[in-house]
Amino acid sequence: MSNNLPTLKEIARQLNISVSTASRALHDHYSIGLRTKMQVHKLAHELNYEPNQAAISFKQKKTFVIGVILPSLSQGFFSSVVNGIEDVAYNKKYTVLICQSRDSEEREKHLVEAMKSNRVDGLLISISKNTTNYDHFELLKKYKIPVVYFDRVPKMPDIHFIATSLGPGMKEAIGLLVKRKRRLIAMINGPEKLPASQERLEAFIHGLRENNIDYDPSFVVTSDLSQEGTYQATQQLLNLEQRPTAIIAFNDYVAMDSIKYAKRSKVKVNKEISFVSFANEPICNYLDNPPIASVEQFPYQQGEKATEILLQLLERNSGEPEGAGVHTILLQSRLVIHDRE
Amino acid sequence: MSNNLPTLKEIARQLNISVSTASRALHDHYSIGLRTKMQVHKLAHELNYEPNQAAISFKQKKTFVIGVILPSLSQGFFSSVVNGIEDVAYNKKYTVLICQSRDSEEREKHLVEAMKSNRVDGLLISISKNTTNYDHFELLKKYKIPVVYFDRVPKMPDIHFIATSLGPGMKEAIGLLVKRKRRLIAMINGPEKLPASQERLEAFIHGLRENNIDYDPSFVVTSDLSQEGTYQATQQLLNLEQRPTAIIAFNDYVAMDSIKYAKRSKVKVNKEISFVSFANEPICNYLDNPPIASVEQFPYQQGEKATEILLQLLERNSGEPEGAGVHTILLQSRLVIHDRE
DNA sequence: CTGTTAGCGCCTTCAC
DNA sequence: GTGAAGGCGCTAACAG
Repeated sequence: MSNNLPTLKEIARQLNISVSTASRALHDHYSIGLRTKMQVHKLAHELNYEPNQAAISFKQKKTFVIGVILPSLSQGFFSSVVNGIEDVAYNKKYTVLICQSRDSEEREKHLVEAMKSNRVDGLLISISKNTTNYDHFELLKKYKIPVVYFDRVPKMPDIHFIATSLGPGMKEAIGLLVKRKRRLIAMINGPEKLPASQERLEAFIHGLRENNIDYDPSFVVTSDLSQEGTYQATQQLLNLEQRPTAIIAFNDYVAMDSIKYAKRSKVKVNKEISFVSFANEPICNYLDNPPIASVEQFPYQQGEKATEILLQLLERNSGEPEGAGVHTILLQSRLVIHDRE
Repeated sequence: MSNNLPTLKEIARQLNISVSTASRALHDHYSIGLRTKMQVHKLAHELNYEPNQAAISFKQKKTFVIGVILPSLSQGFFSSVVNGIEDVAYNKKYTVLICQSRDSEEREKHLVEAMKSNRVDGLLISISKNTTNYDHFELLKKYKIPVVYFDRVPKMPDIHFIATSLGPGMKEAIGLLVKRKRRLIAMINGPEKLPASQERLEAFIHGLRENNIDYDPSFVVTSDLSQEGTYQATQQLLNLEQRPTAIIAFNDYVAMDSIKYAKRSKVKVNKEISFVSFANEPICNYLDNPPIASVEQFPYQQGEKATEILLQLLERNSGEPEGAGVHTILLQSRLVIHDRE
């Protein structure tokens, strides 16, 4: 068999028709006679004809590729997001190009460049935790490449995004702890500059107030989200004169590290101190002393919805009122209780 | 700013030179005068010129994309593989297109088709655990799309692949158990048709023999690798007249499920029964009673090496002796001991 | 209903 | 050293 893939030209030649007729026939264009249409389809099938995607991208100035930039695939949260993205994108015949920033601002910048140079039609981005400068995102705006941010959203005006509002989950979490008579509630937060941390802090303070608990700043410590950072944060809390009876962790990984440290320090987890966290990673089910509850942030749905918005942006003929409105979706988080006390 | 990206034509126009000169200048072609070369580079930079990748792919019949098909990103093992792949590919300016088969043969077939129709230059594949029919892989051969299989490799002749030979790790594992006076060693294997299962079984029997332990077929049960399947498999072992004192699990996830079940059944994990498993997933470090050891299979290195082989295949001008040789690499697995007994 | 024509951006002979 | 011309595969006016 020849190595050369069949082209429209070849089909046209064999059928003694013109290339454009062949093209139209394959697209079921209304103006093509049933007879010809059938012939073309038949031959195309026999030859295993596949339209050359590269040629189409070139011609249409559209690649049918959406790029995804996220921190890391190894977190269950993000791989769920990817599943949501894939499921929606594949349905619409889009290809998904996934890249990890690995929480490096530099790498993220580089990836944005690469995506741009690869002419992706649009982007889905969850920003790296170390990203403080948004120039590369501004660039995308300038080049009019549509972007929908998800979960970790930069603080920029007029952007499309979907995220989970942590307030409701946090409120439920504190409510649960209070119900279980644990009013000395501390929090291990992420880096202060991270929007996600700021949101947690606000929600935390707000949640405490709603439960008539005074907010004690020394009960909030931060971790850089590394294991070591979380160990130190935990130590800080355990060393407090008045030791907290509950810890709300930035996410399940932080919770796991913190629990590990607490155990090593001979603290009875979930007896002396209860843990609650964010993300609701399935992996927690394997722990002997998992967080008693975790706030679900609906990664799959975020992926789905973000993709839907992006595709909508891509599909709508760009001749519309510029920036008429931005899509901002906030899902309501929800506490998932793990133990059956 | 105009929405239209600058092209070679535009650069040529502004400098009053021809398009081909501009093209050659940017590629530092020897025949172009230093003066012109500089001018072109300068203007290209000013205009933020980026070659249109779609046009290049089209023209060169080469997309600089390598496709990756693997079962699931949510397993730490595979996301490590991806890291290895990315690191090598990016260095050589290739783009990596990742897709998950989610262990569905149908989906895998579909993805192969999609990759083919997207004209990826080559593929890296780890087959789904439910794949029994290899027609779609044969197809790739027919179309001369280079493929390197990794870790989960189909049983086909003349393919390039890299995997980890489980023999050494298994031998060490059994050796460790014997040293700890656990000679009643059972195994929870994966589905029988899975090559990975067959390899484990062989290595298991072989390893037992080397330690002068009789092989008792009732000590080998299989799980479909779901949680429920593993529960049943564990139950089978626990119900045996002569209960094993050690279980070798297909991988860490199976081990975790099995441990969970054992605990529920009031079996003292690592006292009455010790566990050893495969993959050495970091997540196991969070368990209270993790497997005492796990066989490292070097995912990152597999990713790196597979990509290197593939790129080598792509780079070598295809005018060489066909199938002169296939690349087959077997890394030696190694047992990593978790506890410090 | 179908064919002709033109061109997307780039590379690559071939000419000068 | 540089320019002109052709063509990759496909789509989309515009003519019939």
